[in-house]
Parts: sequence; structure tokens; C-alpha cells
Amino acid sequence: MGMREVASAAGVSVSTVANVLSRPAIVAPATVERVRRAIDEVGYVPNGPARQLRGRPSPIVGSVTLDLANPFHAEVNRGIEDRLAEAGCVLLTCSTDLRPATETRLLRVLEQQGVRGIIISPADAAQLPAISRRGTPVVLLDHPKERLDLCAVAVDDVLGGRLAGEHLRARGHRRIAYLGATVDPAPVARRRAGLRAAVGEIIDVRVDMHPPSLGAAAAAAAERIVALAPTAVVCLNDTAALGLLDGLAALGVRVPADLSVVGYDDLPFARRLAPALTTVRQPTYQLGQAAAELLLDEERPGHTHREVRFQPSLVVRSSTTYIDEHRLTG
Amino acid sequence: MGMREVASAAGVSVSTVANVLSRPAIVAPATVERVRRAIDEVGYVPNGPARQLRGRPSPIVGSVTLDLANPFHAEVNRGIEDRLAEAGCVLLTCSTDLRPATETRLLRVLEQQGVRGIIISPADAAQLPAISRRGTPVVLLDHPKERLDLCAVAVDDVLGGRLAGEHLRARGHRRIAYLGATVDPAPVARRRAGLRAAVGEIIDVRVDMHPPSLGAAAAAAAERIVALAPTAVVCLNDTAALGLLDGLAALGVRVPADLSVVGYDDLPFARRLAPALTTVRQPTYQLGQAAAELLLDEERPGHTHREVRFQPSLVVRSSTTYIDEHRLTG
DNA sequence: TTGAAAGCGCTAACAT
DNA sequence: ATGTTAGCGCTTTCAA
Repeated sequence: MGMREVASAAGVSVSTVANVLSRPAIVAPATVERVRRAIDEVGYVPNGPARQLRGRPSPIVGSVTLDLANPFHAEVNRGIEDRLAEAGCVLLTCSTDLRPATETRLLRVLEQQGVRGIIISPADAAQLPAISRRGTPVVLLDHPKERLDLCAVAVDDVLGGRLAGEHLRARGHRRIAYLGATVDPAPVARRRAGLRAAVGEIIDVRVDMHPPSLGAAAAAAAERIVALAPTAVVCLNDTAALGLLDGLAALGVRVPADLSVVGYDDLPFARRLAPALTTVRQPTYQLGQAAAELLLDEERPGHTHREVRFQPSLVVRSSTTYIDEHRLTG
Repeated sequence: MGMREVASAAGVSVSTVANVLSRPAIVAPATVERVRRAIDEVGYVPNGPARQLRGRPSPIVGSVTLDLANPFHAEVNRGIEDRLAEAGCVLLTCSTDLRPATETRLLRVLEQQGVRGIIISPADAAQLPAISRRGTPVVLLDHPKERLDLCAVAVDDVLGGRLAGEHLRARGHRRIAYLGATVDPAPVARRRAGLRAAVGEIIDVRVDMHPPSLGAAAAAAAERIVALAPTAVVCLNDTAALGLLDGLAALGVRVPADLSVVGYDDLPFARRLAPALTTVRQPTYQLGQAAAELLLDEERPGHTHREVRFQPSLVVRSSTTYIDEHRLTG
């Protein structure tokens, strides 16, 4: 059911059908009408790839993140999707699980498909400028622009880590543990750096992020953490904090009486946990919107690459408390 | 940088380049080598749309659900993505927000792009058989096959609702409210039907699912619910239950002492809420995997449409309790 | 073993 | 106002 069938059904040429579709003003009203009817009649569906081959831009934008099921990334993707929808575009979401090989494979597929652009939270940013140079716009997500010749949307992760650290220090904590991943994604590593800067020294505890789930891994790490006797733990994100709370509860460790816990992201459940989780909030949905905005702007003639920066903010709840003086002095 | 450039760089014809790419065995080893080198040299990236125009299948599969940021759908999508990755395919995720117009627009885009197939949790299934007939395989997700000539992955939602209802009745509850959406998605409506069948009568409370968030809407509904004086509330999902717990806490209503609450989905946070949430679990990730499996099977010669069915299960925690006899009799 | 050529469905310049 | 035609990048006969 191509334009050919429509043309013959309407008794016109294919170019007239094409004109009705792209510049109806150029065609006689009666003809337009006839062609429209023929289109419905034969159930014509335009062939996207053929159009793209002729130079039309693809309506597809790729999003490459750690994990599309991660609530943070899911919310970011929704922000992207909504902004793209205004431009008639649609979102192809990919998970890398932080594996460079997967990331490379996905980027190759996206580039081959000739997507409108790629929004990526990269495991490895090295290959991105080449992709951009070959003609597929790339926007960095949750990643600073630095010297890269790309647009970027970033959150001040170092500040986020620092906020958590200062909060704990102000409450008297000195032995502070950091629950991270075996290999931290770059934004997480930056948070740790900020925390480090604020508290001087960190007791590192690492868990495997992937299998079977971050939450379970964090729960399993509870014992290890307790053995190190910190007075507070900062977790790489709320999901890890959730798991850790589970593990601590199983060990009979009271939060925050025995141990303060800080999360990151302020996911919807954070405020209703037992205890309510102190955490660092990021403007998640807005991150996505901003990234989509930057990407769509790439087609504008005068476009220049820029960075949009967001600030995290500390949300204090009841999973952190003042250090027990007795424990300090006794 | 098309095959033309590669061909001239390697001193061969385009068809030889094409052969090196698709049937290297046919080409002289020395030539293969030379062409491979030329490919790297010029930075050749195959043109997907052109290939597709020549008959290659698209590597893109579309997923159409209520909301890709919804944790349930996000997890389902991850299951789809992982299974697709094994086949070298990639996932385009779309949110309809239950709006038929949005759904139709998205389906049109997907069909025009000539995607490999569409996995959909439909707001309106009527247009799907036509799409399938025109050549784009469609798999129903979280939707029974019924008389439709399509593959489907379904959960026994009626059973899920019934499990919740029977649980509450067994604990003495008789005034049971149901917190639903102004317009329930079909699976949610089926759960309600199951609940209804188990408990005889339901006190309906409806909230607007969309803006600004389901959780907030559920929290706002707390007062309305309390006024109706049920002894238990079944929520359309865990996110709504989370919000409701918030609202109830603000009103000083104790759960489960004053009111029992049941969720749906068993999201990761459910077991760590205060109180831990009784809920109905669905095999989320597996739903996605099964849907992808069915879709990939559509290309197999002997394929026939079939339905894969999953069972939900009740997870009893501490947000539900026996009805207080004093309140009943006193 | 390699190359020439036709054509996938569409668009746009050009001719009528 | 409409039609003719060339060609987007690729695959695939078919011929050399």
C-alpha cells in the first residue's frame, strides 16, 4: 500500500499524492479531496524509512542510561519523552548497565538508524564527539560538559555529596561510611568526592550494583557496615538506602539511634520509609526536559553547545540524628 | 560516508562492499581484508533506513504503556528490553497516559517507522488488529487475548482482586473501600471486579491519576475515605497506597489499627513502609520477557497467536489486620 | 570473484 | 495544476 496504489486509486500521479501530503496548498482542492479519500480507501501508511532516505529527519530520539527501570532514570526519561512529544518525536530508551560494550553496541544501532539525536548518561564519553561530528547530535545527561564539544545537562553532584557530609558533621558524626558500587557511575563518584571533601575521611563499602538487585546487595552489606562501626552511612541512592534499612532492621540495628542513614534522589517512597529517609533531591523530570530541549535546539541554525546546570538540595528527615554523646565519650 | 566512499577507497565496486558486509564468504579473502580496512578508514556507518527500504527488518520494537515512569511499567519494559537485546533489537518506549488520541498518534508513528513489532497495554484495542493485518506484529501486554487475533500476555487480575478481598473478609472486614482512578485502566478495572466478587459490596473512591501525581492525589483522598468509615481500603497500586498512607498519617489515622490498607504490585519499597504494606505481587519483569518472546516468535514460519497467562499472589504484611471486635460490637 | 544495473518508496526539481 | 524524472543508500539478481 504505497503512494502508487493511492495514485492509481485517485487517478493521479504519485507526485500529486506526495504534494497532497506535504504541500496541499499547491494542489487543486478537488484533487486534494479525491486523493485524501483514496488514502483512506487503500489504508495508506507512509513509509518512514523511504522518507528518511530522501532527507526527512527521523522522529526518533535515543536515550542511553544505566537502566531504564531505575526510578531516577525512568523519571528523567519521562521528562524527555514529554518534551519530545511537543515536537512530534518519540523516545527510544536503552540500558547499558554501565557496560561499555553494551553502550557501544547501542550507540552503533542508534547511529545506523539515523536517529534525530542521542541523549546519553555515558559510561564512556570518548566516542561521543565522533558520533556528533558524523551528524547525530549528542546531548550529555547527568554529565558535565567540560571540554567536550557537546550540549550537556548536569547536576552539581559534588555539592550533593557535600550537603550530605556537612549535614552529618553538623550533627557530630565523624566516622562516616559511604555505601557505593563496585564501580561507581560517574555522577555517583562525584557525589562521593563531595562527601569526602566535607567529612575528611570516608569508610568505603562497595556492593555489586547489578545482580540480582541493588537493594538486595545493600541489605547484604549491612553486616559488613556494622562491623566497621560508623555512626552514619551515606548511600549511593535511595534504592540502596532502602535495602540497607532492610538489612539493618534484620540485624536489630536501630536507625537513627544506632546508625544514621542518608540516601540520594528523594524517590517518592523516601518520605514514608521507617524511618523517613534523609536524602538529597535532584530535579529529575526537569533534567529530562532540559536535555530534550537542548537536543531539539541542535537543529536551530545558530545553535551553540551549552551546559544547563541544576542544583541538588538536602532533604532532612528522621533517618539521621545527632550523634549520641554517650557513645562518643563513653 | 556511504558504501560508495568505501568502494572507491578500497578500489572495488559497491556491490563488493555490500557482499563483504552480508556474505563475506563469497568474496576473496584479500578483498575482504582490503574492504574492511577501507570501512574503518572512511568511518563508514551503514544506513539503516536504506537497508530497511530494501527489505531488512527494523531492529526497533515499540512498547506502548500508560507511563514509562510508572515503576511497574518500567520494570516490564526492562524485561522486554533484555529479551530483545538477545535478538539485537532495541526498545522504543511510549506513554499514553491512557489517552486514546495519544495512543493513536504513537501507533501511527510506530507503524510508519516500520518497527519490528509493537507491544502494547492498550487503552483501546480496536485499532490493533488492523495494524497487525497491515504487517506490523502486535502483542497485547497485561491484556487478555479474548477473541482478538493477536498474541497476548495477561495476568489474572480478577484473581488478584479476589485475593485481596478474601484476605480482608477472612480478617473480619465488611466495609471495604476501593481507591481507584477516575477512569481505571482495564487491568485495574478487572482487579476491582475481582475484589467486588469477593466482598459483595465496595465503597468506591476515585482519584485523578494524572496530575500532579497519583501519590499526591491518593494522599488528598484520605479525608474523603475516612469520612466513609470503611475498615479497610484496597488501592489500585502501591504508589496510591503510599500516598494514602501519607494522607492518613497526616490525619492521625493509624494503620492498621484504625484502617487496613492493601496495595498492588509489590514494588520494592512496599515491604519497608511504615507499616509494611500488604499487597498483591505480579511477575513484572517476566511479563515483559514473555511479551518480547511472543513478539520475536511472530517472524517464525509456523507462528500462531497465543496467550501467556501469569498468576498474581497475595503478600501479607502488617498494613492489614483483624478487625477490632470492640469497634464491631461496641 | 567481481561488477553493472534495477528498484525498494519517496521527494523535489523541472517540464508540461 | 499536474506529471515526468532522477536519485537518496542499499541489496540482489544477473552477466562478465
